Amino acid sequence: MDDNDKVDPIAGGFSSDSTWTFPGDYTFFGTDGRETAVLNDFGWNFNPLPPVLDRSGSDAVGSSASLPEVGAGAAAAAVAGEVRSGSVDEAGDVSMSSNPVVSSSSSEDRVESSTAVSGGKPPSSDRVGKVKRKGPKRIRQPRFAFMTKSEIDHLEDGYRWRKYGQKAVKNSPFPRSYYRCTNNKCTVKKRVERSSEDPTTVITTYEGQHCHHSIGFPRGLVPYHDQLQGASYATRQLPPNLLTLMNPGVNINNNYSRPPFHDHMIGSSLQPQPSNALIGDHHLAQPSSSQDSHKDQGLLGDIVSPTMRNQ
DNA sequence: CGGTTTTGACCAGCGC
DNA sequence: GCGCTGGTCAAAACCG
Ligand SMILES: [Zn+2]
Repeated sequence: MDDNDKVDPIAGGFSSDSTWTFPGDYTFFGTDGRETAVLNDFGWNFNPLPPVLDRSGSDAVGSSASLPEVGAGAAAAAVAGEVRSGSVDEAGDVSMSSNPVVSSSSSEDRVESSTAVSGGKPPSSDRVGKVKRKGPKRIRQPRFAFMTKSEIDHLEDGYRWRKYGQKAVKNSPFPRSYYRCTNNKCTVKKRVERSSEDPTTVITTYEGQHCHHSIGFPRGLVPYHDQLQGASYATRQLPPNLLTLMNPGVNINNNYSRPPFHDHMIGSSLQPQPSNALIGDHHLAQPSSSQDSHKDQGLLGDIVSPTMRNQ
């Protein structure tokens, strides 16, 4: 009933400015490609050409599979927008910021210590007792949040999503939508919500990696935008050696997937596991310049500053 | 007719 | 121990 009725202590969160900071210590390493690695690990290939893949021990998602690394993602990102520096914390948090011009950093994090593990339907008499409580606990995969400036809540990223829930966010008049990949075997989930202070900013949080190639996508930062109108991108994806997937034994040759860069990406963040309560989605934002000439229509745009957290 | 969205209810973790 | 919040499911409604 009353979801956003009462403001909780987290009030300082989003309502501070348009900038966010990281709670822990992050290591800045400029565009070394770490953030890219994370992106790649996530399945977002900014760069189709992987000349640099020499990551042996993937430490990104230490779950049960080695993530592939494409490397060079930063470059692509830079091309797409202006990714400049990235920060990674010991836990593996990677954050990228592009413009230091940000107004200031307000320490904030999305409080998400809770693990959202299960919680769906109860076998009660009313509801068909069908609670598929599969494992005792659900493993939360790293989350990758993208901040995009768009009026559209649902940005097309080339994948088909099915909305499975919507909840009101505390502190925000805007509700949060929960989407899940329509693929049967794909467990990727997506959360879309609007910033409470900046209704123009949409925060899309991806969780998990797709085990299948995306189907067609708008137009975004494709390195070879010369011919990506038809199925070119599909053909020119990255070599099979960089794509691996998070599933053991499953090797996808091409997973050209990219985040939903719509008009203007402000920031993104990736979170691996919530060990502490300070882990949440941190997004860096701040456009500085920018003339938004194009309007948001669901396509890739300029990335301002992506942030990711990965363990 | 199928798929998707909508909406309410419910669960599990965490806080207090 | 209770309450809160976030997260999920499932039935119905909606749409093509
Ligand atoms: Zn998928």
